[in-house]
Amino acid sequence: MKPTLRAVAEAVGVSRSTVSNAYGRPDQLSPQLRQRILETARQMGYPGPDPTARSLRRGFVGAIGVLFTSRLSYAFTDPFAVRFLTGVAEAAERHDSNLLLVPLPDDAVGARTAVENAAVDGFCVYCAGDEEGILDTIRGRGLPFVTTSSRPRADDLWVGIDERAAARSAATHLTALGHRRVALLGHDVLPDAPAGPLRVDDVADVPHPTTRDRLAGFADAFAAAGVAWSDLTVLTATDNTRVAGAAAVRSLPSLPEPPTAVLACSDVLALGALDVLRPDGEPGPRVSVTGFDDIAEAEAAGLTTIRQPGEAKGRSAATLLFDPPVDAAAGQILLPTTLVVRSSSGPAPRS
Amino acid sequence: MKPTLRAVAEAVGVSRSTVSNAYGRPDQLSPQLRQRILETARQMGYPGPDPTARSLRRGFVGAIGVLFTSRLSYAFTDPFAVRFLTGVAEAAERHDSNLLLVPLPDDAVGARTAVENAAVDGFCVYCAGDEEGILDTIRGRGLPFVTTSSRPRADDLWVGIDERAAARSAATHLTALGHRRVALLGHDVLPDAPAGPLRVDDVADVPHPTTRDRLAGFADAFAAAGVAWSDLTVLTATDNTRVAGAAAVRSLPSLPEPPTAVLACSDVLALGALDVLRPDGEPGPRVSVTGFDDIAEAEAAGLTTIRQPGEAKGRSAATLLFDPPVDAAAGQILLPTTLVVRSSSGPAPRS
DNA sequence: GGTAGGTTCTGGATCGATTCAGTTGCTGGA
DNA sequence: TCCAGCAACTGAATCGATCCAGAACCTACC
Repeated sequence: MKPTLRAVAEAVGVSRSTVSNAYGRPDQLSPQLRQRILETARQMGYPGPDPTARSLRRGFVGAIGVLFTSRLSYAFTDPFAVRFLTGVAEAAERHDSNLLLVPLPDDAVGARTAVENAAVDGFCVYCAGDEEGILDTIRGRGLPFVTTSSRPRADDLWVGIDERAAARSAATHLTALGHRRVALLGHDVLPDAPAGPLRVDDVADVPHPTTRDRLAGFADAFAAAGVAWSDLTVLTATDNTRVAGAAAVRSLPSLPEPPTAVLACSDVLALGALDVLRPDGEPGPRVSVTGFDDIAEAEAAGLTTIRQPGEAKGRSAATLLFDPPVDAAAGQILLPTTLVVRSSSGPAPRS
Repeated sequence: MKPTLRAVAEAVGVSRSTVSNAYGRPDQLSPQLRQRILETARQMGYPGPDPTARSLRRGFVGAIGVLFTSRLSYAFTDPFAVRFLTGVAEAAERHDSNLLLVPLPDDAVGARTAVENAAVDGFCVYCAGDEEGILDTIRGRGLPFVTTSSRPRADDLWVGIDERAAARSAATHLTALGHRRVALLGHDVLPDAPAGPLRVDDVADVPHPTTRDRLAGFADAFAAAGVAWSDLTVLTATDNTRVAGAAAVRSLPSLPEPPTAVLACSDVLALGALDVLRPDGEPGPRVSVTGFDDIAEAEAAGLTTIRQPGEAKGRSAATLLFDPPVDAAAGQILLPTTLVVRSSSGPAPRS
């Protein structure tokens, strides 16, 4: 066993307080004694104060947690999530804080205990499925947190975009191009729905908050353009991944009246759709596809999409956590979005 | 303040042990009493046992640390690092463990304290600059660790590839294509060297272990092909990023005798080189460029490179940490690499 | 009825540090 | 000479749990 602070104190012949001070408060003892303590500690193989014990006594940990829904390893498959994480990491570094990545199991009680057991000073919540349940658990612990998803309470710290308006602008782009038969592609659209084509006329019940907001934004645009919901197809992908996106649109072309465009809720889904619907990648009037996020791959693929600032989102979130503003209004940061038009969208073919 | 376990015990009128058991060892008390305890706890707003206190007493934390050199946010800019992390995350999840990302400051003492202060049960060391110093600090804490870099001790847990042989195969590919004047591109090649062209005849002093091994592998190939070191140019990038790679090769074309090929130590550097040397992306006999890692972007860019299994590397590393093999030999895992030839490399132009 | 065995719960020690209100000893000024 | 003031150090309480040996009680079997 490694020696403890107590052992060092006894070896040197001073009190434990003094050894503790030698590490944490150099001004509280004479330089000579400090040197002597540090030297004996080294000789004894004392690795310095135990981080866990120190955290317990001090009352803070020196790490913030980042919560991801679904499996943690999935988090890294979405480049946008990685960008968010980069921003969080950047801010955490500046505050000499570590980052604890907490994977949330799919079941509610598992998620709850994961949040309860994380040794952190606060949380950045990235897109949690059971948003409210998670946030309540965090509130229960009395820890500060920042949420990125929609529908924050007035007193919550929040950073995000106007999901609905942004989604609307993407859909409006397509209706302006003449598209009337459109497929909407999201993941986690309906909890128990089988993957594949699926017609719905109500988006209020979509469990995934972000997907719900974006679908609502799409709906706004189509309503404004006079397109009936019944002309739209809602596709649900099993995951927010490229292959799931591809799988979800596979059956589209064989429909009696195939849609002329696909509005995806994320770039990875959109890229998957492109893989299937435009395997050659050539621009032109074939099926139009739009995404959401503007990840790096989107540009190379010529994907029309909604750009949102990923790193800034993460950075702002962590910064809010570290330096909570006194003014409640400053605790909610709305970031801008832009419609980026590229070659994956074009005029609808004449019918 | 949130109530503690003690407060709950007093409220219910039982001992602290019993409340503790209600959470951690349900079989140690009657279901009825357990229910009563849990219920009162809920009413009082007790969030469950404090993770820090629990860790202290139990002697383990439930998280493993991943150590990155240079700034943590850089870690995410390298897709290969992200893949490694994905693998680690996957294994960590399976063992119900969280992931603590620990950014290591550039200075030795900062790095040391970062390692000393991390509350974890073990470390995965991803490509640390001052490898030995870091590992010694970890050994000082008596924590288990897995290293991925070269030169492990015989009793260290290790997972990696044969860096030198892999690098050699990339270089041999180029010499076989007739290239004789070649630029080698790595980051962190010489600590205080200015970025830009730079001729060296000795790679043993390169500080970054991976870069050193790969350069050595390149050297092997050129020696075998009868190419003099003096015909090679060593370029050093300021970072392992695409832009740094681009910047490093910027001056190449204007050299009196420009190299016909660039051998990069990583894909991101190679892609940066391609951005400058082949901005149009067309294949052909122009400057050949090869990379290392085979990240996703490499395929799209047609980059010839060495493929190494990123997720598997991370997964194996974490698995070694969680289930250390009894047999010391099984603690060192050598993963395979492959040369993947694409359009970025071609025959050297006739001189 | 006595005792062996089992369940259910308790008390106190312990994990490894930090904190803060002192105590001690020394210097310097009136 | 006396005391204020300061620097250097100490002791005990504390952070919030878990662990383990044992106490109390009940059951059951010979």
